[in-house]
Amino acid sequence: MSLRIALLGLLYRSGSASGYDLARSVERSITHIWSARHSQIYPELVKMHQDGAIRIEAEGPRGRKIYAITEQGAAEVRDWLLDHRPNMSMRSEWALQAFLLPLLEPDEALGVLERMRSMNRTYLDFLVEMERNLRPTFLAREKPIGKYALDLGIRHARLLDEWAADTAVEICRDAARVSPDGGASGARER
Amino acid sequence: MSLRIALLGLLYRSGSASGYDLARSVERSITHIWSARHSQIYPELVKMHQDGAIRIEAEGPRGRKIYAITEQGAAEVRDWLLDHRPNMSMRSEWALQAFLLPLLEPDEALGVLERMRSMNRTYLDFLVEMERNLRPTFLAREKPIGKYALDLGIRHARLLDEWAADTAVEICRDAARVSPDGGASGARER
DNA sequence: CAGATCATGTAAATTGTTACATGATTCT
DNA sequence: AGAATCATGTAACAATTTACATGATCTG
Repeated sequence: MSLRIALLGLLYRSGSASGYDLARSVERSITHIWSARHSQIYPELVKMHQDGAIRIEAEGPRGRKIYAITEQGAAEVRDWLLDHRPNMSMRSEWALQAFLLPLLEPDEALGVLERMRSMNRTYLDFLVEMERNLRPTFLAREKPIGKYALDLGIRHARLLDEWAADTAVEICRDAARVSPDGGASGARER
Repeated sequence: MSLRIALLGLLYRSGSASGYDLARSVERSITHIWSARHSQIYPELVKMHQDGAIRIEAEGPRGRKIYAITEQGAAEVRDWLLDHRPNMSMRSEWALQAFLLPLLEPDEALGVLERMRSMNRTYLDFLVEMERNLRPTFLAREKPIGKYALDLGIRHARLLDEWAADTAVEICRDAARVSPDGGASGARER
């Protein structure tokens, strides 16, 4: 359902797009929220077309189809936004690693945290760059779709960095408490 | 893969558990990170047993099996933690609603934000309660699995609330700019 | 003894990933 | 001409959800 809504939302904004365009759009604008490969997008478009949520506006060479959202499709997005209570679970590998962190020795856990921070910094840079690219769009009459989500994503990435830093400190403190010979040296043995 | 790791992690901590126990454990401790129904857990346990990641420690009435993690299974969790680079995408309905928010009229968007905040407060209470229940465990010799992830979850929920509040303010400001007759009244028409 | 909870599974459908497959157009 | 990119699809597999199905045990 959510992929369908995401695609409808993108079509709502852009007016019309081909499957390829949408795949690119997903990659450029919502991959951090809801990613999908073209192999999932093309069949989904066929289904949405059958359901009347989108229509074929034009056809180009070698089966290229330009889709546009229908009234019904637009209503569907709106209704979903207004009525659907999103579920809170995040299903994130990141959080799962955070969860299992205490199974590792302190020095190993610190290594994992450092990798997380490094990956996250790259990710944050990507989001900030995306924000820079987004701004010109707002000057046009287009709906600034994605603006608030991007803000949320950036805040989230900054939070992850803070959390990783604080957690590293806490792990060091705990390790020092167990082997109080100064620092986490007890952990460095293995 | 991740469900497998999650289950192995829970078994790593608790020593041994039945499928039912694990389903309860998932519900009580990692449902906010990686949820799974019993219909997914039971077959996964069978597969892990075939692979030698877990063994059957005891059998009770009506097919009840108590599983324990094997050396191999423990190594698998550790290796995953040490080597696996988690992917950053969140695939969250929440963020998708944030993304599509600009498609709504300002007053509708404010309604959605308010619902988000209300749901999130309930969720935050749930996490804080979970943290309270977790604390006694730490007094025992058990690994404080989930401790850091819970901290992360709570920080995340607080961030969502802040974001929703700030976004509501921004939406009001933007609406006022379009119809500058004092406040977001232009949005209240529909 | 009725209702809650314990306890375990299977089946069908949906969703998502990876790999396979093909060919056109554009740029250098 | 060769490489990059445009462009669209299918197939096989894996993960997840929802629904179906059954029966034991415990509590009031």
